[in-house]
Amino acid sequence: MAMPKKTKNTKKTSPALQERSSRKTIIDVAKCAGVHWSTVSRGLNPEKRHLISPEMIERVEACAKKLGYRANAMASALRTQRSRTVGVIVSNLGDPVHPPIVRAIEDRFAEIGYVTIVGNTDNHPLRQAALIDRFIQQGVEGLIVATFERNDPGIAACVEANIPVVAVFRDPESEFIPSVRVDDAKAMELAVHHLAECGHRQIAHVGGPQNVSTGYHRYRGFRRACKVLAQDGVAPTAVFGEAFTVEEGEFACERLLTENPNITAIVAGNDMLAVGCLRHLRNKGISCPGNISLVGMNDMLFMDAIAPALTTISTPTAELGTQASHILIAMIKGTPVQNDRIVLKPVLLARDSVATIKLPTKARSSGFPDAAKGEVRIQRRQS
Amino acid sequence: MAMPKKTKNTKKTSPALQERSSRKTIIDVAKCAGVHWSTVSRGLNPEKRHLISPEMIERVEACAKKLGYRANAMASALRTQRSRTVGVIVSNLGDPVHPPIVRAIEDRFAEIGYVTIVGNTDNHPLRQAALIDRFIQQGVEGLIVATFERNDPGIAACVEANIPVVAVFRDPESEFIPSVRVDDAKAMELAVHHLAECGHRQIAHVGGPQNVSTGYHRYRGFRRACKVLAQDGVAPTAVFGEAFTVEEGEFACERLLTENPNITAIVAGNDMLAVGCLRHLRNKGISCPGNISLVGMNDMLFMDAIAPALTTISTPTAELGTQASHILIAMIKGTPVQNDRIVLKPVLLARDSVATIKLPTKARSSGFPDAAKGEVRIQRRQS
DNA sequence: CATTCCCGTGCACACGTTTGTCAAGAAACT
DNA sequence: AGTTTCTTGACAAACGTGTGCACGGGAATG
Repeated sequence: MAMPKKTKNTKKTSPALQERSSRKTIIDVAKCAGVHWSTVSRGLNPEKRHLISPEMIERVEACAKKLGYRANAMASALRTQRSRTVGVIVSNLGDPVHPPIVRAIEDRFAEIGYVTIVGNTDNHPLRQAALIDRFIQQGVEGLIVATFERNDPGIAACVEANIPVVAVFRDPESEFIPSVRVDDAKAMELAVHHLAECGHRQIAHVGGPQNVSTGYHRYRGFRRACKVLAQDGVAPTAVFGEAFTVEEGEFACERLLTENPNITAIVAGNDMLAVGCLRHLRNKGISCPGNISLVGMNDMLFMDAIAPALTTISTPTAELGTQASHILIAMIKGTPVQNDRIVLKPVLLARDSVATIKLPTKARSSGFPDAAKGEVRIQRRQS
Repeated sequence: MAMPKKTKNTKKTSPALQERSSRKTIIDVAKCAGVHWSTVSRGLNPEKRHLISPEMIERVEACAKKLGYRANAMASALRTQRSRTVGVIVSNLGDPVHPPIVRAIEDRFAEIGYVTIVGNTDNHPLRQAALIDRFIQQGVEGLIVATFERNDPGIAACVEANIPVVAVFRDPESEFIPSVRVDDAKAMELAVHHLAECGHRQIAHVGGPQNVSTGYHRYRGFRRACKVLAQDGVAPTAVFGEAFTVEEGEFACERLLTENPNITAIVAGNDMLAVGCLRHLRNKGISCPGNISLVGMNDMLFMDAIAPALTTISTPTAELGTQASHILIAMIKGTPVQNDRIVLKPVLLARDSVATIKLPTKARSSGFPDAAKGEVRIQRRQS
């Protein structure tokens, strides 16, 4: 019998109401200053402060500080219909791609006095829908969503509720909402060209789910790059994981190698899948990059410290969050946004997981476009 | 001149008010169902639903669904003084220790219909104070804080505001608030004993800031363990970083090795510092574990994938978040909490960053306590 | 001195909900 | 039939703040 001991004495009638009674209101401040509370309201509000005489402002502020007055954000929000709150929805905070994005968003909104509420969907459409619903109910002024699938029905719910939304990371390719993403296709092209320049011809893709833009465009970029290089003998192969996880990468890599034992390089859909590939290769005693080269994507934390240091495509995650925040802030303010379809440029970080293959000179011929300035950066380990 | 184009037509008078006018209220539902709005309120509230006839409930719910009614959480919160909101404060979401904690908290509170707001302090006391203030103002029903220093003055602000707080990860050792942490001292003892069993005698500590419980207790645990083993010739040394970062680990390791070139093993204050040590060792061409062994702490993501796979002490981060949530939920409900000082057990994960040193047999003598069951787990890499 | 104007302050209503109270009606009992 | 009990729904008062409007007084002007 887990019977509450002390709570029994609090009367049945709305315990919360008297519990919080210590909190000072605008009326307490007014009483202290000997003025009407509307004067206090104006004196404490920077936008209306000019209506009040300076000495009155000082008196009000002194009383407010003395009483430890804190404005009740709920009451204010109810009155003004502005909650100073934004929502961020990710699939899983435990995935290292997301925290930097959320962090950047929180920073941007903290600067303008907004608080950030977060939610995880684990890629369940129902959880996403429930989350959006809950956040709107909570009164968020805007939403930044990193989980939209292509043509996601959740978007309709948001525009119907007339609430600003911007998609980040994954681009639902909806005409109704802005988006901020990295050029996923371009990223895979960088990877394929890099491998081709290193002499690889049998290149495979370990991709992610195709129902989200990241997985889809990375695969398309991979195919496009392979097609461009087809004359040089580059032949594409692809397998897909059900999710962007280490485990799925491991399984997918196993399937890939049993069906195509002759490939020399893998372009993974992201670093999680790449780490999965690495794990499978290690388990099978296959050397990377000795036998098989590997390229990841996103440059998650510590990808330069794993063995071998992973060659990967850097995604400016913090910048994604910042740009998305800028757009959302503009939407909330009602300012027209100039560019509501932002695509950031990926950069290839050449580290240790790609080996160079010697080719007969005749095969080294044709037109691999020189990597454009800034698109490739060498980060070989010194040792 | 970035002049708004479309917003100009919305009258100057409180644009927000009419913008959101599409949102349905309880009154709309009442009108639709042809009843008084108080009836709607009760019909939609599970706790008061028994006061209303079943067919009336059905009618109300049908209208609510037809109109797409969503309760206004701000109005509800204002009336009931319960915002269904909790705040989580961490130093930096970008630090891989924190996301699993936040994730677990969000999960627990989502289950009971609460939303979670997050904030980062970057270890600035002022930012922490501002954040706590802002969150209280926002009306959070409770706070979970991972940034409290020992005897943190921020605690006073919370108890003064009469708002439930629980400390997680870092324990401020305050009598006023509950805390959930891992046994940091014990963790370091495990590390030292493990190294001693492997034959190490010149063991050093690369610690973190001593003003937070984690850094402090880990250092104390390290010293205690060394003292116990002093008869066997274990001699402690220690240097400290200014923060738990890779860079600080690198600098600290450099200082350590210039002053004490004869040490054979390092116990790092956490994995970040350990990775920093690793980086310095690599830059200096010192082999790990060949020349120097290394133990980290927390078992952050990918610590098993770096080179060498890091022997470290596992911290059950998700469990920390879950336990803290349980306590906070109990406090919010007014249920007495049975155990408000939870200390979880760390486990040593033996991987590849610790080498075994051959000792003259006479030195292998005395009483290294056998590792208690479950405290040490072997995770050697197979290759 | 009378009039106009402006600045600072007070008043009262509204934001959307929850909930104690109460009246009206039905059912049950004496 | 009269009285009590119970059910059901309506009423209105908050919760704490923002803001349009009105009013009063002092300064400026004719």
